[in-house]
Amino acid sequence: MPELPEVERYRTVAESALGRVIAEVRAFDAWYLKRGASQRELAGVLEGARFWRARRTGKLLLLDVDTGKGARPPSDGPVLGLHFGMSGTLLVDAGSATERATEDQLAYSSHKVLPGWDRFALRFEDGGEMRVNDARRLGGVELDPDPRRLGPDALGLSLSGLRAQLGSSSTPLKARLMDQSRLAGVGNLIADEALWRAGLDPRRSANSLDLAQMRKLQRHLRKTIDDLILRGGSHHGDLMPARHLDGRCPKDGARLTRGKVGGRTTYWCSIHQI
DNA sequence: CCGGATGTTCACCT
DNA sequence: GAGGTGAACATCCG
Repeated sequence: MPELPEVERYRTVAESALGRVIAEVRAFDAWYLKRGASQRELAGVLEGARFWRARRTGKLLLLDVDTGKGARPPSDGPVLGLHFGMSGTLLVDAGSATERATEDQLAYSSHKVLPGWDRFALRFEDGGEMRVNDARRLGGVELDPDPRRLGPDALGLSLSGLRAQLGSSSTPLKARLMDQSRLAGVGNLIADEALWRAGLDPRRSANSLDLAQMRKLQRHLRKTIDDLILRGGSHHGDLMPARHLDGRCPKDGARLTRGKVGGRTTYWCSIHQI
């Protein structure tokens, strides 16, 4: 599921966990703990502590920890990083009214949640819990993720910011947009949608845009992400219904082209995306 | 049965 | 170093 819009939703879900004392770390799946994090280490940091802020950079959810010792928020406390891969979901307070409401909002989700797919959970002293459920195990949990790994968040990126991140590379434009170290949060669906809206061929060089095209891309990228957050997910784009063989461009009715760009299946309109 | 799927990382090429 | 490819992860869907 997760591209930026989904993780932004998970961020709001995580806000319902703020301020609650963590009683127990449950790492069901050691493989899910990344970058050397261990159950023991996580328990040492988190048990007895609480989250005081939920942030997001790109597709990475960041939970700032208040250990109650020394370091007052904001700043210099530990940070729990959650990433969700393609099939991860964040749930808070399973079975409660809160979660039922959340799951209603998540009705678009085609992903099932099965108990056997719980990879990581925190139990709170109040009896509630937060858990990451992930069928394919492509997500993960880490402590103090390195912020330099990700470029600036795609949401709200300025024109000059976009130009800087596209740089002088001759890499295909779409591949550059999806490079998380350059621009954080754009995945396969958002990239196709934004390029389709902006009328740009995903294969053209990232460095080949003139100022007008750059401006157009920046505007459409921002609007696309805004729209998809409002519509409830990255697969609610206007291009989405046409993403199949024999699909037709919703703008001009032309047959869409399907190919691989940046290693991912890509759909584009050969008429108006130039 | 086979291929592909919203993501990331890594080994291995060119 | 820059890019590209394919594999791996585990499950569902057409």
